[in-house]
Amino acid sequence: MQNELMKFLESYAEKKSLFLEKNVFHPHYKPSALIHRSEQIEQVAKMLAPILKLEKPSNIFIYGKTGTGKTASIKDVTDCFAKIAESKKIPIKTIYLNCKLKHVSDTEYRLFAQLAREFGKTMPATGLPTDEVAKVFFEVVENAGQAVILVLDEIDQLTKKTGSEVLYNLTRMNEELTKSFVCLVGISNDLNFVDTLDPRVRSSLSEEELLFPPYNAVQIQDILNERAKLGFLPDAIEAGVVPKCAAYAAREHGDARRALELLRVSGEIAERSNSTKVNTTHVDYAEDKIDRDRVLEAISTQPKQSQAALYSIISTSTNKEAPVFTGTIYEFYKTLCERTELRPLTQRRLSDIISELDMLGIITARVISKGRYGRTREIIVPSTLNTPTIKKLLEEALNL
DNA sequence: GTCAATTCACATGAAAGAGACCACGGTCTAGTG
DNA sequence: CTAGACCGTGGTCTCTTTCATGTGAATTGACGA
Repeated sequence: MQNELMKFLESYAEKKSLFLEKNVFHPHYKPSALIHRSEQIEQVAKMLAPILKLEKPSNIFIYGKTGTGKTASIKDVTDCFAKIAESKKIPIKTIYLNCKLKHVSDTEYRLFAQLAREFGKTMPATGLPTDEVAKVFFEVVENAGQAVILVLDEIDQLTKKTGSEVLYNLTRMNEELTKSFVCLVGISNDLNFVDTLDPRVRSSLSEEELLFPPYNAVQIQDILNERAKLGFLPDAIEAGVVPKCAAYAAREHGDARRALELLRVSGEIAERSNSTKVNTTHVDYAEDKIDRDRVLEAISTQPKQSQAALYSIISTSTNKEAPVFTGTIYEFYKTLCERTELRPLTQRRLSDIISELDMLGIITARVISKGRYGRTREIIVPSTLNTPTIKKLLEEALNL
């Protein structure tokens, strides 16, 4: 055994990597030119163009599914503007914020605090009243006397947590600013997001709208080929690989990010299995592996209570495919808490946790009515889930 | 047999609490000259 | 006299609890044929 491992490692060390540059597959890697997005980039640039004359452009709202190049395109545009602004000495400042980042910008307070920090103010993580922080930000913008492009990525996450008041405050800002102005660029994955907004906010936030359509399989292939050229050694991938990755990704709403991940993992698997080329079976393995890893990752990063809940679900639903119900799970969960000295939560909370687990896609839960016998959630553990592994993982996490 | 009322077992919402953070201003304390 | 330690108050933020209300269809039971 030891010997075999040694041999493997030796040959591994000798063998040349299939990769040339792995970074090009990273989701944040920025290629020199975005393909199949020039039209959108041009539109955004035109919409923002007035800012170069220090006139306030319309606020822009951009939406499209994940992995359709929204963020990359915007960054591309703002980079260009930054360059021009620098060379022509136009006072433009671009701020990019992802509203989903925990503990950075996922609440109104944190958003304003973070924005103020962008202007070099030191802001405490908590402790000040929210309107105070907002005021600090207003003042600092006003005094800076600059045109500000404020890009809020995943803006739907922000309003989902805090309500649309934040956006209302932001859109109203310009009325109070005299020496500066702020141009908002909102980016959302949720196509219906605008409809859920307060009408006041909606009209001012989406003065201009832009839809990023999903890539089709051919476009994804182009993107993959482009990156593969940079990332893999020449001839490292077989002919069918790229189309297959593209097909997988296109099937799932044209997510380029996912296609790239698939290609990278395929490469890693090929490398690990000591083959000299990436072939289509590697892609199949990769697809499978990504799914499983994602689930395991999601589970292990869950808080203890959610893990306990999931453990209860898996333990209760021993006979495969047979649904379990909230009540049963709660009973099991209570005894589990006794064993693990975990403070038992109320059923109300457990119910929420279960639906969170459903959102994560780990389990399938839907509300059904059993007529006379009440209404409950029917929970099914998907057969694709690797229950033994997960159970072991959870037992470890919960010290069972 | 038909149909509305009933009933179950939770789901779902809203509000409020607990406890961990943190800033700020006032008071106390010990070290300094 | 002053810097720093130490409070108390008031703020945010997350996770929960409490209380209240909602809900969909199997079941029941009254009613009529």
